[in-house]
Formats: sequence, C-alpha cells, structure tokens
Amino acid sequence: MTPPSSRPTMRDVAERARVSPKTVSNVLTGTAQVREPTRLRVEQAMRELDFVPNLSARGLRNGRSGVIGLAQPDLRAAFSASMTHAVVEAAHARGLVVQVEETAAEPARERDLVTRARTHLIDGMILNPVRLQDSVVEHLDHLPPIVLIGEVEQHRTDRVFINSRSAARDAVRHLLARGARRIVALGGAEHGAGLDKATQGQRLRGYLAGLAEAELPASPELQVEVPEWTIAGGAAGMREILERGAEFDAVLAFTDSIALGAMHELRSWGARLPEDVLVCGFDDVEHARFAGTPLTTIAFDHQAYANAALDLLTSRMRDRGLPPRAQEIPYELLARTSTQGPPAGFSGKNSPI
Amino acid sequence: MTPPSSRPTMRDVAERARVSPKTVSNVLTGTAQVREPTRLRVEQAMRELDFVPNLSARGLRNGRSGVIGLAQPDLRAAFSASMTHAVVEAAHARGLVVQVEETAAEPARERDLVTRARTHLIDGMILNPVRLQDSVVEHLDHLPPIVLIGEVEQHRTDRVFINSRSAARDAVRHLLARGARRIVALGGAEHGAGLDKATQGQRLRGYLAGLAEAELPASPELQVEVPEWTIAGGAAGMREILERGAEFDAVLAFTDSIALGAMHELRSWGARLPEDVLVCGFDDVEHARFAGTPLTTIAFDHQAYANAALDLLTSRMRDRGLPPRAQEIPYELLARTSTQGPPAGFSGKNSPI
DNA sequence: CTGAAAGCGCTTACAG
DNA sequence: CTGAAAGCGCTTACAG
Repeated sequence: MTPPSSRPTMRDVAERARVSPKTVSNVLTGTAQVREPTRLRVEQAMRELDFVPNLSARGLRNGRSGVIGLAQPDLRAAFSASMTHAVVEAAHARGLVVQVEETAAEPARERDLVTRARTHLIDGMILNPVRLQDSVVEHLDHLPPIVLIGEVEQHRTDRVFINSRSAARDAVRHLLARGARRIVALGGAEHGAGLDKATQGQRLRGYLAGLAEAELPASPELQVEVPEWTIAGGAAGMREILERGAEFDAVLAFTDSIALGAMHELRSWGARLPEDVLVCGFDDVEHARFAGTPLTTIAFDHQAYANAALDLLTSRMRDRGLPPRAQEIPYELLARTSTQGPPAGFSGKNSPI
Repeated sequence: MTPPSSRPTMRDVAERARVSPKTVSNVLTGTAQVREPTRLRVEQAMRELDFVPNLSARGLRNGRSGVIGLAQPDLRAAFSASMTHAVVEAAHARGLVVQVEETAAEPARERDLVTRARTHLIDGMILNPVRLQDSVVEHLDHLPPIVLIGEVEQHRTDRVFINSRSAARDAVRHLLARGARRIVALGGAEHGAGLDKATQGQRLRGYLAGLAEAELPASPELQVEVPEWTIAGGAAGMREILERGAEFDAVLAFTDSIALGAMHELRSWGARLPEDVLVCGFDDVEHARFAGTPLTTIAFDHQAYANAALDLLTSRMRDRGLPPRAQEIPYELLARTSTQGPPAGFSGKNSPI
C-alpha cells in the first residue's frame, strides 16, 4: 500500500516558498489577503511540487467534503440518466462533485442509505424516493441536508417537484380531446398501493380527476402498477392489460420509459400507433422525441429542476435552521405523433399473439 | 454552519463503554480480536449515541476514502447510464461508493479531471476517454489507479474492452449477408480524426476491414463522424449523409443511441425500415430491443464489463506495482428486425423532406 | 485482548 | 499581511 505521505503537503510547499503553512492555506482558500510576491512564490512552489490539497484533511478540519449524494431508484432509466447529467452539471457549477447511489436494487438499500448517509462523506443529499419518505423524515435530525425530488407528501423536507397531478389531468384532457374514451393508467392502480406512493399516487389522482371531470368511469381493469419504471417494466405492464382482454383506445404511461415499453408491446400485439391507440408519457427524455412513433409527453426543464434542487441544498448546507421549502417547476404537454387521434381502439382479444 | 463536533466521536463511545478509543476502533475495523462482552458493550454504546465513524478522519489517517470515480463523456447516453448502473452495483458489492464525472461538456473537463483527480478524494478511477488517453498516460505517476474502458491504444494502463474492430467487421459481414452492398459508417470517417480516436477508430477499422474482405469499395461519401454519441447526434449524422444525396442500403451505427437517431431521421425522410435500409448498432442498451424497429446490435454483458473494471481497479489499489493488464469481454451480434433484408436501398435524393 | 501516545494534513482562532 | 499553536477524529505502531 502506498503510504499516504507520498504526496507533498502544505508544509512542503511552505518550506519551499519560505513561508508558514498558514500562508499557503491563505493562498489556497483566499481567506486572507496575501501580498502579490508572496502569493506568486507560493504558487510556484505548489506547481514545482505538483501539490494537490488533501481533501480528507480539509474535510476533517472544516466538516465539509464538497461531495453531495444523488440517490435514485434505477440508474438505467432514461429519466435518471438525464437527472444525473443535470445534477452533475449543476453541482460542477457550484464547485461540488456528485456521488451516486441506487436504491431500488434491494428493498433495504433506501433505508440503509438514509440511516448510514453520514458515513459516506457527503455534505448533502438529493433523494428521489421510491418508498421511504416517511422514514427519511423520521431520521431528519440525524442526517445531512436532504432535498427530495418528486411529489412527496410531507412538509418537513426541502423538495423540488412538478405538479404531477395537474399534469396527469392535462394529459387525460388531451387524450380525451383527441378522441380517446377508455384510457389505460400504466404505472398506478387504485387498488394495490397506487395512491400511497408519492409520484405514482399523484399521477394516478390526476388521471382519476381527468376522467371524473369528463364524467367517464374509472375502470380498475384499465389500471396497472408497474414495479420497475423501465422500458421492460412498461412492456410487462402493457402485456398484463392486454392479457386481461381489456378494451382501450389510449394509454397514459407514468414515465416515457414505461411508454416506450408499452408501445413496443402494443405493436407486437398488432396495434397500430396512433391509429388504434394513443400514447402519452411523462418526462420528455431524449428518446421520446426520437421514438418510432414520436411520443407525446409531459415536458419540463430537467436542468432547471436540478438547479433548483442544488440551490435548496446549498442554502440548507449553509443554514440548517431554514424552514422547509418546496419549489415547483413548470411543465407543458408536448403533443407529438403518438396522440394524433382519433383512435380506433384495441383489445388483447383482437389478436392473441 | 453546524460545527463538525456536533456528532459523537469514537472517544464518546469509548467513554460510555468504559474502554479506550483503540478498542472502539478494533470493534469497528475488526483489526484485532475483542472479547465478546467488551464488544457488546461498545456496540451498545455506539447504538445509544447513534455513532457513525467520520470517514474524513479515517481517510486522512489511512490514505483511503472508499470512493472511486467514474468518468464518462455524456451521462445522458443510454450506454453511459447502463455502465453507471453496473459500476455502482459492482462497487457496492466491494464496499465502495461511486463519484461520477462528465467529461464531454467542455473540452477542458477531461484534462482537468486527470490532472486534478487527486483533489477529489478518490482512491481510483474508471475512465471512458474521449480524447485524452495520451495525456492520461503522461500523468499516470501522479494519479490514483486508473482503469480505462474502451479501445484505447496504449499499454501502460489497465483497461477493459470489447474487440470493437472484430465486432464492427462481424456487423459488416452480417449486413452483407443480409443483402446490403452500400453500408454507411455512422460515427467515424477515414478523413477527419476518424482513425485516431480510440473506440471510434477501432470500429471504423473493422468497418473498412469488412468491406475489404468482400472486395467492396470504401466510399468517403458513406462515412461521417458524429461528435456527440447521442440520439440527437445520430440523427444529425444521418441527415448529413442524406443531404449529400448518397445512395446506401445499410447503416452501421457506432452506438445504439446513434442508431436510434439514424432510424428516426431515415423514417422522417420516408425510408422504410428494414425494407429499404438495414441498421445495426453497438452496445445493446435496453431501448435497442424495444425500438420501433427492434435493433440488431453488438451485445455484451455490461455487468461483467463493470465487474472486470472493478477487479482491475481494486487489485491495483492494493498493489500499484502490478504490470498493466488488459481484459477483453466477449461480444455477440444479436440479429433483430432492423436487419431483416434484403434492403431495397435509399437515397436522400428519393424524397427531399 | 486492551491502553496511552503520536500523527495523518489541513484550518481556525489567537498573536503580532 | 504573516506566524506558532492547537485540534478536527480517526488508526498505527508500541507497550503491556
């Protein structure tokens, strides 16, 4: 094992520049003014020695590491990838680096993360929760600053969100306006844990509200939960609806990845898109626009979302006593080919595979 | 600012358990045997105080942080997302956490990362290089252990790779066997920097080799570089070929994301897939299988790839004196709908948009 | 199996 | 504007 001391330290720099370590520190952090010639001497010594400050030592001393955590359920999902990109960019702009965590692989992972977060050298955390918002809140006093992303129903943590309920209702209105009457909810169901889960619950509520205001019935047959919000998960959910033999003419998928899986499954059962079935997604990830049938979706500015999360997080890192804040990011429905109606309708009974 | 001392320390635990700090350390690290009753007393004290070790202090003391870096060009790309997932899982299994970096956003980012890597508290780094393999090699002595992923042409660094050259040649053979004769290379070109860049160069060489062994000419008109290996980048590259008025009957895209963009662009120019044009990608990301026209691609085990990278990295973290090692991961060509030939052929002249 | 001392490399008061 | 001292919270020799 290479000994830790193989790297030059501030002390080495100080000796070479003939100043005290404190002056080197001043040059590095800009805490105090340093006279030009002294500063140049110190900088040259740093260059000559190829000095790099030891962040463990700095972290130990001032209690901050410059690292934030970003925890998401499944890093493979397109929305996660887009959010990781946006958070890394936003963090970089603020002099922070990002440690990523994945919570959905094992049930215990999200709880572990929250209870053991402090062990991970992080100054703060952005968490896209699947299950555990309550237990986050319980542990809040023992945790580093946390910003939740998504529609978590509590008011003790900072959070960034889009109004998923209203967005889902808008999506239903759009599908109805394009001639749909029997809309599948792909991602949540009233029975099951549907309404209990943060983002999923809000989208389901919006779906139900959209049907209600059009005085259309909500049919359990047209609702299905999707455990993994991936393309494969969406395909599996769609298959379940099709195997039920349900009749429908539109699908509201709770993410774009789910929508892509649904479109694939529908095509393989012989459905024409959008002639038979309209499809709407959520998130506007890159492949929504480039899908075989370009996907209508709820779009919002992912970078603005990440910037808001980092603003909340860094302000709380400066002052943990701030009241909890919630910031809403605007969305818009982007109509693409996948909802060019009116749809003829489809059913798994039409064409067993 | 919350003072660093707000958390209980090993000293607090030691006092409560009536032992020395050293014993607490022994319980924590398992360095030395601790008698059962003592250990239980210490563990109870840790629980009562909600003690979590300070990793900055541990890192300062033993020179390791337990964090590895993962640097990729563009975190939004589907392959990056898949690799991030796989590396996080592999790291987790080894008790490590992952800090992510993005290098393509600004030209200086990759160099910065390499020259300043040590500042980032990381014990090692997995780097998917775009430009800078040479300068990585130059700096190697001053860097933490590095594993390169991708087809970098040098032999001083540990690396994991698939044989992209042979894979690209296999893809060309496959396209030719399915009836193609004029194959677009979407991602690299002989003129331009085509052959100089690691992965891109290997795939281009394989493409040229495949044509040569069939005694078919390589036409510069059918080659184009794609600066961003994303869906949008693929669409832009395909558009350039189409606007040249080139005639072709197949596309070898250098990643699946590029392929998806190409398929979208082809469709919007009126091409039928695969009736007019065959398309083959690279990487087998999830959306390749679920594309409107399921995509033939070069598939390999992403998790095995990540595991290999971590094995190389952790072994080098233990012993920096090891000779450089290269590990090849096997691939296979997965034939899907997008290469069901024979293709009729297409040209941008057919249908100006 | 357990303890007392020293030190990893920084930065923060405290002096000048 | 610069310096000498102390200490952040651990772990590593060194004793017993």
